[in-house]
Amino acid sequence: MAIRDYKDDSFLSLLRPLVEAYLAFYRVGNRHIQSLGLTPGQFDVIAELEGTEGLTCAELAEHTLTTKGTLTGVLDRLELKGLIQRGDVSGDRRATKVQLTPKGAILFQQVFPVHAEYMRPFFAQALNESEVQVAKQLLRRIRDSFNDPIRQSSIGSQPTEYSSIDTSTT
Amino acid sequence: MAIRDYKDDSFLSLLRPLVEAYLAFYRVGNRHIQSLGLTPGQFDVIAELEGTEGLTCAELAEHTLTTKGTLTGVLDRLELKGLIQRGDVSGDRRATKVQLTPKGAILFQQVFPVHAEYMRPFFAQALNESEVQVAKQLLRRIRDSFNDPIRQSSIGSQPTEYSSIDTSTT
DNA sequence: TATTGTTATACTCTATAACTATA
DNA sequence: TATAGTTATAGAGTATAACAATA
Repeated sequence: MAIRDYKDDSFLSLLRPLVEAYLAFYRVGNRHIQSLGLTPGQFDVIAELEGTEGLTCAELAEHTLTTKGTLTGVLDRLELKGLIQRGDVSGDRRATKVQLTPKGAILFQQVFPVHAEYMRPFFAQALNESEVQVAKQLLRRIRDSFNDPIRQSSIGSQPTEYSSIDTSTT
Repeated sequence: MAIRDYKDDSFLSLLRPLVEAYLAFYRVGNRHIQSLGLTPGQFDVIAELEGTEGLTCAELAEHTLTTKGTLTGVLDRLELKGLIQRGDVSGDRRATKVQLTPKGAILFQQVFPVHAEYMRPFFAQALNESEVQVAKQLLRRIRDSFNDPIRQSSIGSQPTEYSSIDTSTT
């Protein structure tokens, strides 16, 4: 498998701008979320729950891209803060339904618009209306391409020519 | 400050596609980096050091968006793996110059093209050449807007109408 | 047997602040 | 006094695997 000169590869040259745009955005937004006493992971869970009747842990784990084990800890902390509650699922006694409490719902409804309003000028300064439409479309295609499970499995099955290099500690 | 209906705000509707595109990309790339025995933070440091004569800890911390304290731990682990080395800076005996070892340089030179080649089809599947050029330009403008320190300080100085909600544990 | 969620372990990152050795 | 890097601490996310209850 011949490896091209990646510096001249127009597709790969998109990698850095994508990372940089996201990280610049993330850094600003994260600072704001932290000032609310939440972590990004906790905010994610609340945002996913908002507008639903409740989700199971399995559904939440899938949406927030974490494992069940990690999620348990995040939910514990949110429950301690009184922002979510765990309940039964009728029909499956193994499952747990996670819902926002009234306090959690109010928090999101107050916080998200403020957060959105906080972020808006950054986007408005960067792009005009029609450019936003273009950007959205292109970003969605990038997302869909990386979320395509067929491509992932076929590409992912060619590992490690570099495995001659040992990065382990011992 | 009147808060618009954010669901109809075309600027804010860009927020979700940006996050989703990045996360989809990140998830795929991260899985690949992990298979090399590195964490994202460690890979970042190596990528920053590549092609330099060495950077100080302060420079590295700035580039990788972490604090000095966090960086020390990351560097310790990379040093254990023999991928970086710490040396003196002539002229300032407080400072430390961090460099890739030959092993680290070889790792990057082997790993990055493979990593890039691994990622390329995902982008190529999503966009054609001219769309890539457009996307790059728009993403750079988003990045620059969020990195603009003037805007950040003026915007950031309007905090917490939502601070009536207490998210603390005790 | 398979699935749901929790628990346990071990590691990494994070923010913050105190500390040292220089400057 | 200020800066460069380390150390210390406490919290939070991560991957993995074992586990109990249920399906």
